Amino acid sequence: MNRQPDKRSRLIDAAVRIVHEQGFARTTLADIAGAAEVPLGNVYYYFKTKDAIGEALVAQHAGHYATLRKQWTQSGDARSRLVAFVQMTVDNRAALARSGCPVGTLCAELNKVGGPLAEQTGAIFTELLGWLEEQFRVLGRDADAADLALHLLSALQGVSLIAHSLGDPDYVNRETSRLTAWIENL
Amino acid sequence: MNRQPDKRSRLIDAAVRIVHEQGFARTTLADIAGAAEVPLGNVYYYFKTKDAIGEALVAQHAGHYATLRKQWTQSGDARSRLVAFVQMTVDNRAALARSGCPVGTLCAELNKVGGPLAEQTGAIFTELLGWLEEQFRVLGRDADAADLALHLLSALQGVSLIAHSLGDPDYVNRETSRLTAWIENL
DNA sequence: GTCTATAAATGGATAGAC
DNA sequence: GTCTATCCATTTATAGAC
Repeated sequence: MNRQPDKRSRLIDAAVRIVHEQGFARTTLADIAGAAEVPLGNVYYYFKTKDAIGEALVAQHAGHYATLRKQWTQSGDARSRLVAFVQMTVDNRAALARSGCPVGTLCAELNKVGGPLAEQTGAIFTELLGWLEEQFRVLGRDADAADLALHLLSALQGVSLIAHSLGDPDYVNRETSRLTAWIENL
Repeated sequence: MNRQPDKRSRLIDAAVRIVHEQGFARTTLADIAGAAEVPLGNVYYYFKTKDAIGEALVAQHAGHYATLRKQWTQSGDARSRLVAFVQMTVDNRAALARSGCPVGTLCAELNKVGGPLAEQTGAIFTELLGWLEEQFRVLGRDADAADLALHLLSALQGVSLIAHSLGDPDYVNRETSRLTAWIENL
C-alpha cells in the first residue's frame, strides 16, 4: 500500500470515473488501464480480478461518503446538515443528469446479479440511512426518524434516476427545492 | 405480425422477464432463446439484432403502462387514481426488492451508453409524469401539478431502488404508506 | 420458416521474458 | 515490479442445409 500508492490509486480513480460513466459490466479492464495510463497486463499485479477492482471502487465510494458525513456532523445543527446533504445533490446535478448517482446506478446494476460486491455497495445506503435517521432524531422526530430518512433518500435517489433517464438536470432543481423547504419546515 | 404471433410473442415475453432479472447487457440471446424455447439461430428470423429485441421489449413496457393509465383514467376520481398508482408499487414490492423497477433499472442501464433505445425507455417516464400531472391538476393543483408529479414518481422510483439495493420489500411498505397519506391529505 | 454449425469479435485472465 | 503476447471463454451474428 505504501510501495505503489501512485499506480494503484490511479487505477482506482480511473475505475470510479469510467464505471460511473459506462457502468461496471460495460467497462473493460482495457478502458481502466488506458485511462490510468497503465499497461493492461500490469493491472493484474494490483488486482487479481475485475471484481477486485470493483471492491476497491466501492470502498472508495464508501470512504468518500464517510468523510462527508464526518464533515457535516462536525458543523452546524441537524437541520443545516440535512440541507447540506440535499445541497450536495443540487451541486452535482450536471453529473447526475449525465450518468446518474454513482452509488445508485452501481447498486441497481450489481444487485441484478447479486454477490458480495452488490452487498458492499448496498451497505453505503444503509450507512447513509443511519446517519440521516440520527439527524431527524436530533430534530425531535424520534417516532418516525427512520421513515423520514427513507423518504429523503428515496426522493433524492428517485429524482437522480429521472434526471438521468431524461438527461435533464432541471428535475433535480425542482425536487430539491421542495425537499429543502420540507426540511426547513419540519 | 399475424403469421407468427406465438414465437415472436414468446421471445418478447421471455426478454421482458429475463432482462428484468439480469439486466440487458448481461442477458444473452441464448438466455432469451432458451427461456422462450426457440433455437438460438431462429431468433434472428424475428429480430435482426439484439437491440431490435430491446426495442420490442421497451415497446411492451410502454404499452403495458399505457393500458394501465387508460384503465385508471376510466374509473374513480383523480385522488383514487393516484392512490391506485401507488398501490401498484405496493403490490409489486416482492419483485421490486428482487430485481428493481423494470423501467427504472432499464433506464439507468441504457442511459449509461445512450442511443435511441435509452430515449425510448425514458419516454415511458415522460408519459407517466404527464398523466400524473393531469391528475394533480384535476385536484385543483394547477400551479404545482408538474412538481407534485415529479415528487411522487421520484419517491416511488427512489424507494424501489433502495428496496432493490437492500433486498427488502419492507422499505416499499414504509414509503408508500407515507405517500398514500400525503395524497389523501392534498 | 426452421435450425445447426460456425464465423467474427470481444474481453477476462495468464505465461513468461525482462 | 513491469509489460508483451496470447490463451480461452463468451456472445453476437451469419451461412447455408432442410
